[in-house]
Amino acid sequence: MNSFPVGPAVDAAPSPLLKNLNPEQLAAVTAAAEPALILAGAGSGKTRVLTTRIAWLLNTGQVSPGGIMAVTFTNKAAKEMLTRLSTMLPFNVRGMWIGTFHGLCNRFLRAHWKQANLPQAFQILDASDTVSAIKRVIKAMKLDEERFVPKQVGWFIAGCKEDAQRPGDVEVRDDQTKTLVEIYANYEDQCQREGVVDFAELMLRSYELLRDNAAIREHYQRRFRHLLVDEFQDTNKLQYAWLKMFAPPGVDNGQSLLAVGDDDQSIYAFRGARVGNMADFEREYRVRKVIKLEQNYRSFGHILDAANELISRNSQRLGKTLRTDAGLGDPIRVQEAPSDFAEAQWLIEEIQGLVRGGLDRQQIAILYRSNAQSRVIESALFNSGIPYRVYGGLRFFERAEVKHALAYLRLLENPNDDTSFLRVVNFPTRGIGAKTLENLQDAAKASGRSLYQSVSAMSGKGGANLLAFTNLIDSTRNLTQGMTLREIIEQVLETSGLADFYRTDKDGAERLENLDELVNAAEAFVMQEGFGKNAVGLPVDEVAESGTPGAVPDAETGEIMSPLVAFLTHASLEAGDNQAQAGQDAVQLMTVHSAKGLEFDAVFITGLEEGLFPHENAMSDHNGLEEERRLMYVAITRARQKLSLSFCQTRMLHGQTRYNVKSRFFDELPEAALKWLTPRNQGFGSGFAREYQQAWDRGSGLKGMVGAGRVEKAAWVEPPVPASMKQKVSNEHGGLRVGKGVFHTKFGEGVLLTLEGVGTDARAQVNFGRHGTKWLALSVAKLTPID
DNA sequence: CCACAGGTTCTTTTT
DNA sequence: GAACCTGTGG
Repeated sequence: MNSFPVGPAVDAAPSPLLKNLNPEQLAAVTAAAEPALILAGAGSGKTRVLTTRIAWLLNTGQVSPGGIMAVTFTNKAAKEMLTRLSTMLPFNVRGMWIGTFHGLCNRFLRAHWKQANLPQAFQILDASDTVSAIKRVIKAMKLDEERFVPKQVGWFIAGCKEDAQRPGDVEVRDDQTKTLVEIYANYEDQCQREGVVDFAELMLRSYELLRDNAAIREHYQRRFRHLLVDEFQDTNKLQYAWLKMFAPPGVDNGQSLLAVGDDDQSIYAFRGARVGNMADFEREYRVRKVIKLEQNYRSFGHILDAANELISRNSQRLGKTLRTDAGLGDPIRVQEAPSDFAEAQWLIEEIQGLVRGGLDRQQIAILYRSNAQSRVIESALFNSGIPYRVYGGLRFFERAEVKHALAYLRLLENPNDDTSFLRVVNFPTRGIGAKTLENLQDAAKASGRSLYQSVSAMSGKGGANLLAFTNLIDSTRNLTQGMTLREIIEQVLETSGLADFYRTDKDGAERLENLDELVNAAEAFVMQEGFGKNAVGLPVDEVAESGTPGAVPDAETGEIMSPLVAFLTHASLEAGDNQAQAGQDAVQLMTVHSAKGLEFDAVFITGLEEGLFPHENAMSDHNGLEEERRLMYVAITRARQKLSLSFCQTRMLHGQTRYNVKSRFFDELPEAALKWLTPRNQGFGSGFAREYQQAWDRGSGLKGMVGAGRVEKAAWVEPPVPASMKQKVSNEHGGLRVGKGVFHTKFGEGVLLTLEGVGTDARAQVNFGRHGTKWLALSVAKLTPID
């Protein structure tokens, strides 16, 4: 059964589209209309395969645009796909459903809001909105926030939703869980009352509607002939179940679900991603053959060798080895630095060298495991005047002043949105204090109504102030009737007092600029989306798409939904870029996680120390370590030409100095691909890192290593020990020194952290990296100093 | 209501 | 080290 005209089946006819594809890519692009699994290694041309396949399907008349659904995880990936497609195809790409999981859910729910039991203008809570909503529930239940940490409760709720469990479905084993489920239930009621949904709810609500409504489900199954899923290894249980609703397994109805993924790049298990979905998919859909894309078009040989060797240590793999036709290229440079400070200094020198050599700064990436590591590097870059760009800070729509403005805008559309109400009811201050709000919340709870609806019941001074606030909202709503989006926002900024507040605030200038930027963003949004669309960029004809059971056109008139609702949705779903100077030629700084999917000519992976990378919190179990290794694999495979790895003996973390051992990953890389810039084991964890550094700068230090290859035995000239450190130097025991490396027959290499006691009571604290930090009795433990 | 001091915590993160 | 929360005093 097919509601779209479909052309005759076409063989892989010669077509300019298919030129220059390798045999595996060609097989993937022209795979038959049946379930298929593509194992696409890093840099194997995955996006190209996906887009080419869509174009090929359309060009050969196998499907019409409306029959295509392509799902990604990030807005960026979705945009990339759309951009590439629009250059490949002679027609508008709008009829296809291409977007993120959440974006498509939103599109779906906007069309079926009635059946999904949502208000038409439902709003989407972002991560921080969700936490504050949960916090309110916990407060209202008078629970201990120590025991029920809002953020953790949020993880619990999201976890339940991702398992498609409503409060009634959760198995309660203990009191803690019982209360958590109660919070979950109350949170759900609260969201429903306020007409808001969180990210997980977008998925779950769509899933349930498809599951429970056969007419809708069958409609979409008939409609979508070809479904393509990117980054399949990152799907969670619910997302996979959601996909099955659109294209059920084991049903021979001519639908094709094509999953593309790389189990080796699965780095989001910690937030519910199930790599196992790939194996499940293969089994449940009876995939006849798995196509492996192993030809890498990105990196040189040494880099790929390192990646292959490293990942081969993982036990749970579908199995895949990258290969390249490019030569070996430069070896991977390895630098040991005395301190994080020195590491940053080294990065500066390297980057200056690369830039002198003609490399664009934006082709250089500095990667780290955790955000906290960026600070030292940033300050070094700043001091040396190298432009840089940090990814992953606060993003545009997450800035406080922007969220305030958005809260006012949301209240215009939906005054029952208590989250927004509370955010701005007293900002700027209107004499509405905690006590007043407490009373209001009690009244709201007692009557089961929203805060806004409960204002009229309030008396006294607080009540008067509250009434002034709701009057402000109401009058602004009236005032902005018929205005353009731009005018509405400008009006709100003025009447709310936000603009005035930041105008008088002594450091409000920047915030004011961001509010201006919000107006611009809205303007750009309207221009880009055009007015032929309603909320969330859904073409109007699509809402009213004939044959979609129960699809509800906007209001009774079929009018275009307000651009404001569309813009608010856009703001939640796409937190926006976090940088103003995006176009500038700047060095790129980011965590390894956010580097996934990107590539650079030169990559620096920094902070390769036990406890940091692999991270200590991930090392407790086997799966955690394997995920860290995949993370390292992702990091390595970002590099096209030059890759450098670095680690430090000491690092400031959480305000205190840590002595580090180099990451175990160094032992898992092929020696032949590495070039050590510093001699190995030259003295670990020196507590005098900075003094050494300064001594080095004065001319002592390591001699004769410049320009050499790997230095096995270099002359280490002991720099003079500064007087200020004399005290610590006496901190010795039988050749052992605090801050120096030691060797233990069982635990291996470590760094001596502390020496205590005398004689038989003498004890030593040693950081053995992967074996942890241990206290040892020196009368028993055989510790030998490493020179 | 607000400004400030102290205590606490601290992976990774898109939507 | 810094961000975030809570409690105190004006």
